[in-house]
Amino acid sequence: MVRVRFAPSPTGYLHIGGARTALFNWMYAQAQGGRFILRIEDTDKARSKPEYLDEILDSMRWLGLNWDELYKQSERFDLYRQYAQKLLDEGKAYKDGEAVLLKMPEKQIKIDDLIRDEITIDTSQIKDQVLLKSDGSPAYSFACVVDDALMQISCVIRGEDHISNTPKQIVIYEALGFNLPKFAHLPLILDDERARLSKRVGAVAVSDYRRQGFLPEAMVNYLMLLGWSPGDNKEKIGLPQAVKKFSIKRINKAGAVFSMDKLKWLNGQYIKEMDDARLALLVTPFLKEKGWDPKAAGKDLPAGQAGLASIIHLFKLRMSTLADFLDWADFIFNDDVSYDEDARTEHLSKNMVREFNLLADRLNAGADFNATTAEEAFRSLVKELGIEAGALVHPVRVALTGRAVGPGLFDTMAVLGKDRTVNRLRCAFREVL
RNA sequence: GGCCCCAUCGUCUAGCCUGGUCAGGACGUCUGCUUCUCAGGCAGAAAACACCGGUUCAAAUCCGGUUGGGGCUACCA
Repeated sequence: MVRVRFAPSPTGYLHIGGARTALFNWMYAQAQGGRFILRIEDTDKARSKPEYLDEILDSMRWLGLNWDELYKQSERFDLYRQYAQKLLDEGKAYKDGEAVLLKMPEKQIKIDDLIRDEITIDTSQIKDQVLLKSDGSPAYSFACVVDDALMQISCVIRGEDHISNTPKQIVIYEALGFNLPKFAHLPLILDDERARLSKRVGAVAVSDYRRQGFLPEAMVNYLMLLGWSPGDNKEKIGLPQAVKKFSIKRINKAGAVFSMDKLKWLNGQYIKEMDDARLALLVTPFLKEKGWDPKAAGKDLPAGQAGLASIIHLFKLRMSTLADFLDWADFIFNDDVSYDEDARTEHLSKNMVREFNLLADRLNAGADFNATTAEEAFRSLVKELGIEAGALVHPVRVALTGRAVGPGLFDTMAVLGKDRTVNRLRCAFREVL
């Protein structure tokens, strides 16, 4: 029975490196029909915080990495003390003050790593290891070995930064008479400088990405591609498919640089393919946080199309994160339109009061107001005035949205509704006059 | 410093195990087409086997070394 574990320490938020380690463990368990265990390594009472634990659990759930068993090391101190006493009794460990240290035997340790093959280390490089600290709490390696053995972990999959801990731990396994698990050391996720990803380069917590509007499926998809590939030139791959193709042997040895560009692209792919209604649901919390009323959105649209989903449909192809919607749709939720200076200079510096008023009159006069009727009114006016459509389209877009870029002009008008469209056209040059 | 790990386009990678295809795909970049703008879509371009030596008829692929990068070196996990 395959049993793997992810063992975060609640001394900080769930890091994307940690999330990827959890993901590979999870995928391996799924692929092998095994169990995925979550073990909270909260032996450092001073640094462990309940809010970090909540955040880690929350992020794990958000990513869809459900666990089969959950343990906390802080509830197992008796166990560690018991095994330390055993080593003391057998003369394999000794006391130094209140602390218990393991005697390091002189020997060659061979790690059989699933990803890197054999790694050999001479223990003469390693000091005697602290098993129990002076305050009675277990040291990391000791608690880790006792737990991995007792929890019958069959394969320890963790970051490459743990390679040098492995020989120390193997010595502990041997001293305790436990069977060794298999080991697999994952390459690290690197920053632009090829150093281990750290806070100074921006967001590292899974919750940060969630807040920025990344989708869990995109996050998981991107993370699994860092150091692993399904091997079929597919970039977009869901968890079930990935599990089918997953193999530890195919994990790379070299570190992988994190690319925000590719993550955004992938997230955009998921957004693009998601249906409007579901997207509307996901965007809603972002609107609320901004103080915008999701129900007010698109109320001016023709019956049947009214609602947030129709608006999202307009911006979907332009969004790479859920939060991008906020920038695009600002002009819909705010009547006090903020103008992009460059756009204004380029498209509204020429006085077009006459054209704008004529257009406003035509739009106002029509019985039905929707994208089609707005376009008909617009086209016929442009024809009568004998000007290029573009000469009026761009200024009008800036007047309505504050920006020179955006969805089709007539869809934009429909979303705003007749009254607001007409109003903004009439007010556009007010400051100038 | 010592020990350990690693090395294909700028980035993520396929290919390496079982030497022999113009070294394939994706992100990003650039160009063209579509178009009221942007985005999207479509078509295309530039872009890599770190270096040296060995084995071999033949090396990205096997071996050794060099260089470069990373990790660890806590009574933190």
